[in-house]
Formats: sequence, C-alpha cells, structure tokens
Amino acid sequence: MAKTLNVRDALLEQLVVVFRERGYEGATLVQLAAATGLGKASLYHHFPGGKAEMAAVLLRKSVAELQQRAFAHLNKMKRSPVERLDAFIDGFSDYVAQGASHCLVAVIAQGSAADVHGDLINNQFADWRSSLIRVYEELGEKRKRARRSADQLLDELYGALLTAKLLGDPNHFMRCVKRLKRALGALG
Amino acid sequence: MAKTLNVRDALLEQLVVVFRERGYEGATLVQLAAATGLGKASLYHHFPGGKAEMAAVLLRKSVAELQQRAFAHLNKMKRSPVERLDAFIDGFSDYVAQGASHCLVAVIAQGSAADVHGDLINNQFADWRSSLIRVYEELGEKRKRARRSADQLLDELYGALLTAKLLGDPNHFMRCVKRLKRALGALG
DNA sequence: GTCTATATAATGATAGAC
DNA sequence: GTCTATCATTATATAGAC
Repeated sequence: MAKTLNVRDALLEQLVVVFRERGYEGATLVQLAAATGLGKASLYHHFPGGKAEMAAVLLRKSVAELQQRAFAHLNKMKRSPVERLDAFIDGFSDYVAQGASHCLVAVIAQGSAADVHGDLINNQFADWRSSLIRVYEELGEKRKRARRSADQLLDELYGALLTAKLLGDPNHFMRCVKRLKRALGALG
Repeated sequence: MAKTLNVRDALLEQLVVVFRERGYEGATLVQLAAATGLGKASLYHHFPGGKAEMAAVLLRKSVAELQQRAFAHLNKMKRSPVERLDAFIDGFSDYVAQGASHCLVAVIAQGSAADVHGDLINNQFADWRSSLIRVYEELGEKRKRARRSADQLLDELYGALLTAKLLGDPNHFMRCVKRLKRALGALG
C-alpha cells in the first residue's frame, strides 16, 4: 500500500474539507489555499482550472467513494438483503464521518456548480436508487412498496444530515442510523 | 385585508426567492436588485444593512411562516393527534410549495450566515421538535419512541427536499408527503 | 424613493522570478 | 513546484443628483 498518497490526492483531501464546510460559493481560493498550506498561485499549478476544476475532480472522487463505501454493498449477492442494507447504512455513515461532515455530492448539488454537474449527479442517484429498490424487492416487497422503502431510506439519511444542523445536535445523525438499523433488525 | 402589501413586505417576497434558489453566499446584490426591479442603491435605502439585513429579516419572517403554516397545527388541542400531524404535513408541504422551493431556514443554516443565526435556528427547531414529540406521546407512544417518531418525520421531510434535487425529480418531495400521510392513516 | 456614478474590498486568476 | 506581485473582475457599499 502506498505509504504516501500522491501529491494531488493529498491536496484533494485537504480541499474537500473546505468545500464540504463552506459550500461551493462559500469556499474561496484563500481558504482553499490555506487548507493546503500552499499559496494561491501554487494551487493553480495543480489545478489550472481553478475552483471549478477542484470541485469537478472532488465531485467525481466523492461519487466513487460513496459508491465504494456504501452503495456497492447493495450488489453483493452473496449476502442477504438485510445484511446488504445494513452494510450500506454503515458505509454511508462512515462516508459522512458519523454525521460530522457533509456529503460533497449534496453540497455541489445545492450550489451553482449544479448547473454543470446536475446531470451526473441525477443519473448517479437514479442508479443508486434502483439498486436500493432491487434489494427491497428481493426482500419480497412489491415494486411500488420497494420504491417507497428505498426513497424513505435515502430521505432519512440525507435528512438527518440536514436536521442535525438545524437542531445543532451533532449526534442527531447517528440516532437516525441506529433507528434505521433497528428497523432493519425487525425485518430480518 | 390589505389590498396591497406594504412596500417592504413586497420587496421581501421577491428577495426570498433569490436566497432560496442561490443560497446566502450565492445570492448577489445584482441578482437581489434585479428580482425587485430596483437598482442596487435603492435596495440599500430599504435595507441599510445590505445582504446581511435582508437575510436576517427574511429568516425571522420564514420562521414565523413555518410556525404559522405548519408547526402551529401541532398544538391545536381540539383536534386529534393524527389530525394535527396531518395538518402539519400539509402545512409544511405548502410552505415549500409542494417541493418546488426550499426552506429558507435550512438554506441559512447551511451558509455562513449560520454563524450569526445558528442559535436562533437551533432553539426554534428544538422547540418544534418538542411539539412533535408531544403529539406522538399523546398517541400513546413512550417518550423514547415518540422522539424517534418525531425525528423520523422531520428527517424525511427535509431529506425529501434534498434528495429531490439529487435525483432531479421535482415530484420526489410530494411522493414523500403521500407516503407520510398514508402511514398516518394506518395510525389513526 | 430611485437613480447614476463611484468608492472600497474581495475574489478568481496570471506573470514571472527563484 | 512555490513564491511575490499584480491584474481583471465582481461584490458590497456609499455619495449625491434628481
């Protein structure tokens, strides 16, 4: 395993923190540069396209990470549907650091960068939603009901991230996760 | 009833559209002025504090509207708990224009203006959460379970607003509303 | 109360030395 | 590859005429 990530990836890890916390418009080059320890001009050496390029790269990186850490579990046919849902929830929870950080994809979707990346995001989430629906169908639910279950799960996870902020309660997200896992237990 | 709103309120109604669509950082004075049909300097006549004042006024106005249109129904003791929850969901749905627009309170909570208004928002939502919990307790749920029910309802409503954007599906929010009302029907 | 014009500051971005 | 210095643009905000 790589003892040190390549420079670009190391930079991206520092940059994503700023975008997640401040949003696309809220993240300034001064803040982004400060987060990396570099000067603004040095950042442009690594990302000639500036803020737009950083966001575009990070969006794709985050989509891939969300896929690997969470949604990929839904397609592991060796496990039972309930186990897959459980692994998905845990993976999502890890992806957002137990509610301590946001989902960059959602952040981008809510800013002006959505004009450029909206289709990518919409298509990806439509795909992910289909995976979720399929699992609920395997659980014996009819298509219509499976759709409702899938939508409800997604809504609760993303909603809990937001309401945690509205309530000012960092633990709110994990309470939602426990609630969801408890409900899963009743199913399987 | 006022045939015409006073000028300030009319302006605020036009301004809130911009903040909801572009976020606090994303809304520029040029856009805000354009939405009112006034020049930038004229906006400063009505709101000497500029963007910060507009947002502060609109936040309070939105909190009041959300209270009146949605959460107030939870305390109407003449109605049954289920009827109150049903009226709350409808009121919230109206407040966000059936999912066509966002909740300004959530928008502010996610931008840098949250530094100033975070406490107001947190306290208000803690209060609203308590109202929700009380209704579920009246339905016979124990405190712990009532808390879970209240959190789940809030998470789903706010989550559906967000996932509607992630999915690019304007109807997603109303599907959530129907799901919630159907579940209510089973309760009452 | 609204406008044009302008000031001030911040932001995104580039040039060029080292 | 990083820096200082600078530029061009946009943003917030104000002055003052009408």
